[in-house]
Amino acid sequence: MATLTRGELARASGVGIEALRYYEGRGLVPKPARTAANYRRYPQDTVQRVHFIKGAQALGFSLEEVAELLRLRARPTKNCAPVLRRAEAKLESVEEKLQALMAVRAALLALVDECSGAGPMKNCTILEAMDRASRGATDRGTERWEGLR
Amino acid sequence: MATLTRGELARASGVGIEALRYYEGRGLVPKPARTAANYRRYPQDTVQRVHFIKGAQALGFSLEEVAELLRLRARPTKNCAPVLRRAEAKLESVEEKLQALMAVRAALLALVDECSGAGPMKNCTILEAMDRASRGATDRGTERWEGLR
DNA sequence: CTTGACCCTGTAGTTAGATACAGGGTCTAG
DNA sequence: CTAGACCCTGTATCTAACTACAGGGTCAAG
Repeated sequence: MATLTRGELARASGVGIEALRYYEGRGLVPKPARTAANYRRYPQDTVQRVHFIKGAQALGFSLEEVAELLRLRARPTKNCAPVLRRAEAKLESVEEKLQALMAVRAALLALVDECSGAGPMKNCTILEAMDRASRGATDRGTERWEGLR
Repeated sequence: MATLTRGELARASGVGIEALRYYEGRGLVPKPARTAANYRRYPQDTVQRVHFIKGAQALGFSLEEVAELLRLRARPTKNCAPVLRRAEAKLESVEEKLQALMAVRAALLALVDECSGAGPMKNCTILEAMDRASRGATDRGTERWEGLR
């Protein structure tokens, strides 16, 4: 058979069967042909397309952004500079998240180092640091940390 | 006045007024006394408690985990080892997220370096890498990246 | 011809951490 | 006494990327 059912495509591309319907709704996978009984029949190359989606996601692109990349990819003779631009922008946002996470790591490391774990709760330097943290080394940490998503 | 209204507490502690009701529902802030007109009256030290919540959040603790820390803190004569354990565990999970993010950064960096942006879309090495990414250097990247939250 | 695996649609639920709104009551300055 | 600022509750909405479910139809083996 040259075509795949939804379940076959799910198995072949390693995603959940429901995710495929979701991708179709989001326009990430083109609406496939249907059989007389209204079953989806996917062409083989849809496997590759789903791989692309997972690959771009693994690089930190949201499905919205993946859709944009797919639109760019759809015009193969155009220059690929827009793709490069998006990759650079994503790299930059990843760098920012790294900075934020490293600040958190540094703060946690300092606290863990400083606390013996032997004293009573009321003298705990870790708890004290949390009390102070609204204005501290990891300031606006919440904002930055939230930004990690 | 020795007590604060909800709006005053929100301003004093730098959170949204609705967040306070949310925290109360989650048990992070104790239910305050009420006036005859059913208005909340917070004792001054609630400001400190909200600071603690924001501080712990900034270090990467979820509200669920913050609640646990608050329960630990509530018994001031007990040993603070459990707090240290939780900080160490959080540090470890932050390290893992860092590893994942650094792998993503490395992959993006390699792609951005390799692509001139001058060629046509159909030869784009970035797009090709995404096609291959279900089994690549950033493998199971989705899982790891999702894990960043 | 029945059983079980698969497929269809539409809708609702999940996670986390809030934020927003509707429809009321209260309080205070002028 | 009234305008506007504040407070109350309960419920809905948001983001992202799915996942689950109900209630039905289809198909292939035995």
